Amino acid sequence: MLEPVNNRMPISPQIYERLRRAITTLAMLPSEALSEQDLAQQLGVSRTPVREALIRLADEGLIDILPQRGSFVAPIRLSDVEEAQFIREALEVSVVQKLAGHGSSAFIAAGRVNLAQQAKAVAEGDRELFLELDEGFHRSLCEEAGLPKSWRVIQVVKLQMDRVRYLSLPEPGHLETLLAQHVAIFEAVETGEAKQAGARMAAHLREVLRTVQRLNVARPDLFGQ
Amino acid sequence: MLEPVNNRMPISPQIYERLRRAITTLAMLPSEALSEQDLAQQLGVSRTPVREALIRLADEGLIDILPQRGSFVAPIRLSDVEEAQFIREALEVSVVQKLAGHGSSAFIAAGRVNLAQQAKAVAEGDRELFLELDEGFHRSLCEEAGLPKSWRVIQVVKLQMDRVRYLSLPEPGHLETLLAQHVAIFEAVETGEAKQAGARMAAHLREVLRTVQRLNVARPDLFGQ
DNA sequence: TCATACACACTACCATGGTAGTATGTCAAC
DNA sequence: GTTGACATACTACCATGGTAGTGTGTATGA
Repeated sequence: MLEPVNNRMPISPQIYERLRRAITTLAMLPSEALSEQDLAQQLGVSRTPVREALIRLADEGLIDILPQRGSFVAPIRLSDVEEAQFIREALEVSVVQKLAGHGSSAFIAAGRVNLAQQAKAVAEGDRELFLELDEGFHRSLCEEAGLPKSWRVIQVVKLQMDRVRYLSLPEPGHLETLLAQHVAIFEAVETGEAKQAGARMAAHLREVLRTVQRLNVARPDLFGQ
Repeated sequence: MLEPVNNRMPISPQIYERLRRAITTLAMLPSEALSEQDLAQQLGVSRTPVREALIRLADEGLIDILPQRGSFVAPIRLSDVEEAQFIREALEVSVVQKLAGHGSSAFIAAGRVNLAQQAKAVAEGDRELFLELDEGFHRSLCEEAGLPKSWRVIQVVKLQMDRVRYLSLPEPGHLETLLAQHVAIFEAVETGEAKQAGARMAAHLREVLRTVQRLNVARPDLFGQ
């Protein structure tokens, strides 16, 4: 299930990355046990780098470490997801408000390319590709605004929403809605309408939250607390 | 300099806590080396928990780990401090806006006590106590708003400002200004004036940033990049 | 005098062994 | 059948040894 690591590069970050991906894509389900020993064997490494990866994941709220008992994939806590949404909204609204009217021409050009690719992905029904472009879209807003740390924060809190989004049910017209919102946000940023940009970003992120809440009804087994 | 740890409790978090405090209080200065080996000896523990603490501190941007070379207290990067301020402002403004008019009576009572203590600390010129009460004031806003994770984020980005604030020059009337701003924010929260509360919080946090910028001029040796 | 090769001391990094603490299953006593 | 004590099999946690990579000083060459 987990392929051996690349020995030419630092091991601990590699393990962190794989586990994070496994958790956010729900390859590892909530409350599943994560033994240092087992993981080390599966990956063909020692327990030390595994342990370090687990600690990082625990800091980010993706796993729960119970001392002398075990480590487990954290349940999806609706309160955590809702607060993640709150944090994202506060930050990203401020980001686009700051960015509005100040995007470089290179940024504008790259944004248009990204949105075109999003449209293509939607047309082809390629959900996974769309989510990837989605992530790139939001990241580029932070980077262009000169706010890399903000993106880091967003990325971490976003993890809580990601693993539900990943499996969220294919609803007709949903991707189209998200794409249209992206386009609207980008337009407001491009023309410098700061307030509009912020309002549209807020509406967009609330749409994402609704996805999660629907899933809470459809798959209560994934949720906890 | 560093006292031995308490063996009855998990060691790694203890070390993290001590190093964090040492860095934010400038007991350890920027660019100072932090050797796993040395720290382990000083603390009377092995290198493993020290290493885990260093990794956490690196994640939070307080130290820089250069593979196979060493770990060093991170310089104060003005760009980091400015972005920390941006993040705090975005979050805390949203927090007080959400909280305004919804504080419980217990919260209001506790807030008044805290502000009275702040006033006493200011009157007595007890800077350290004031900073502690200041932290408690901001934390209580997040907690009462039901946003513990937000406080965690704020706490982490705040670290960047803390170590400069800690040594920042005693300016006549500065603490009085901060206290007055706290009172004004609290009033707006109490009476439910959400917009006012947000605006006052923004002004307050910008005042804090100015402190840092003054210090950049006075003590350029602490800054880097 | 200056440039270059090289030995050495140092680092973070990973592997591995040992320990205290927790849960679980088994068996005896009631 | 129920409850309690106890052995056992896990766990995370810390200690320690070994290794590859990096910087620095030193000797050797021109």
